[in-house]
Amino acid sequence: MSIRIAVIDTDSGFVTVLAKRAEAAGWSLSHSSGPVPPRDLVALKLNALLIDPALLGDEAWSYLERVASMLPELALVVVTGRSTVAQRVRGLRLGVDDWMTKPCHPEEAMARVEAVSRRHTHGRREVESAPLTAGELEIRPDRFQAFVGKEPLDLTRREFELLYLLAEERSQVLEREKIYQRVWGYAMAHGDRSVDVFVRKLRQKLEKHSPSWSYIHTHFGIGYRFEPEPAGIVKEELRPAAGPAPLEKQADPESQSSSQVVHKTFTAG
Amino acid sequence: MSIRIAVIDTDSGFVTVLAKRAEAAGWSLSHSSGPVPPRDLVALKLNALLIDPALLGDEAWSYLERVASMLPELALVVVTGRSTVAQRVRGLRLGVDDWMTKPCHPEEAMARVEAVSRRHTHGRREVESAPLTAGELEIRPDRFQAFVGKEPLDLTRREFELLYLLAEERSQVLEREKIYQRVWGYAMAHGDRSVDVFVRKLRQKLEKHSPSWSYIHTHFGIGYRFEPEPAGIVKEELRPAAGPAPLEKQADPESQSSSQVVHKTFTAG
DNA sequence: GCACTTGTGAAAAGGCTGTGAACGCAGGCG
DNA sequence: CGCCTGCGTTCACAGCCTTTTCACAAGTGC
Repeated sequence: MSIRIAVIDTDSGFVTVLAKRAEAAGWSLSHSSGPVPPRDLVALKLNALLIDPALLGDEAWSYLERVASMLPELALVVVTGRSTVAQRVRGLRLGVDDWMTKPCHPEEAMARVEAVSRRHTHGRREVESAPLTAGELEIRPDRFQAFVGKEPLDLTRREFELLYLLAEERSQVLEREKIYQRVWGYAMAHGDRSVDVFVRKLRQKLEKHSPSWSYIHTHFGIGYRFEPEPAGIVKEELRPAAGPAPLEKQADPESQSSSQVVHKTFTAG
Repeated sequence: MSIRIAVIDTDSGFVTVLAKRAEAAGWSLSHSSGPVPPRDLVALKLNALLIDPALLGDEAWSYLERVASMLPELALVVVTGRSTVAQRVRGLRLGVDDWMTKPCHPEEAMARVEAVSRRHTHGRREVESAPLTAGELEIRPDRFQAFVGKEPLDLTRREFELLYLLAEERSQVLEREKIYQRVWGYAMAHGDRSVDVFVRKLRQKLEKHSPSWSYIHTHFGIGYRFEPEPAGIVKEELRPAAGPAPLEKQADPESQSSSQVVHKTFTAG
């Protein structure tokens, strides 16, 4: 499995030598002599970013901070000339993952990038191809699709990834920010409603194919939780009058007619 | 959230200085002058392990490799004297996460340990997900909710956070200002009664689901204290007449009827 | 008894989510 | 080349839930 890195540096000697080794190792390397907007970095799907903050001038710290906060999953490595302990500490605390001093041996740079990106992918995608089952649902990563019986839900890529993430963390409450971070790959902007919109789309498709189950539960002020539950398990207290509801009727399709679906909201839970 | 580290090194000067800073930062640090079997490391539940391989002699590489492969979730940091590029590369490829050269500033060592362990916990489950138990109560941060048996208390986000804070500091008296500061995140305005109101809501929900226990105690003029206590341990002096209350009746739902709940108040000491 | 603190219920304010629809962008197709 | 279609994003708004605020009752300490 190869590593994708980008180098932001004006030191052509260093870059050239590194590029040579990177190619030999089968890595993909892109290079820039000036700052790259974090948004564009997303598209590159990098494992690591090497950067010499010297060329950023006054913007250096803020740029590093921006990159680190927007792309927490990206390994951020500084390679620069002389620096003080205070600078290194500041950088590392800010989100930089490793700080190397030039001149530095390209092989060591490679090894450090490996070490830093190893941590990443470690916990991540590995068991990914295992299908999940939840209620009537079967989620198959190999098809990027979910099924009820043999009927596909016709999920788009994002819809699938959201559903898969939620299902993977079954019965955990996931905060919107975390969800966004893990599905979209970068930090959620304040006021972004994308997660909500996709949850709605998912719920529509789930409801359509598996109307007697509810899967995604809202936790007000926090986020969402995935938990397949047969519909109709409404608490007795909330029922009009009747004594303890007879267990014989488990689901009550009538009460949840097609016209209006009500999603039970869990407070803070 | 504090970090747990262990240092394997014979350089007492370095260890001492580091231990001092670690303590100041609220980290927990254990120290050894010789190799520690990987098995024992597991029990320490470390975030990171600092090690000077010099003291391991010929065993150094194999030991590092063993630790790295047996505890892939542990951040492994080498801090040692002079080394060659080849050694550093070998170590990093072997599973070492960072390699520092002595003499090295303890602050930088701390920052590097932080950086390395940040990567870890990042993708992995947050440390804060450890559930708390108190009386009949189970507080589960992963669900932002508290349970009695399997019944959720239906706490809102703030209610949960307040309860969690109190429970975390069990049997400590917390001042209103401190509580507000930690739950709301900013300083409490003079005359703000929010904390009181939320305590009432919590007490209502606790009372409803776990009527035979009392959890939140008022300290007049100060604040609140969390301490699960079985109900019915009312001081004899306060009882009308009867001698020592027979233990047979632990709770007396009638005397604490729904209309009026009495909270015992502790006076400022 | 007086000054102050805390408990309580309810109203007001504020914020969050569900929802439908418009917008922009890209790829496919005529 | 332009149109169409599918997808992701953004917006506005309604409705509901939560939080804050307020006034008053009850309790505490001097």
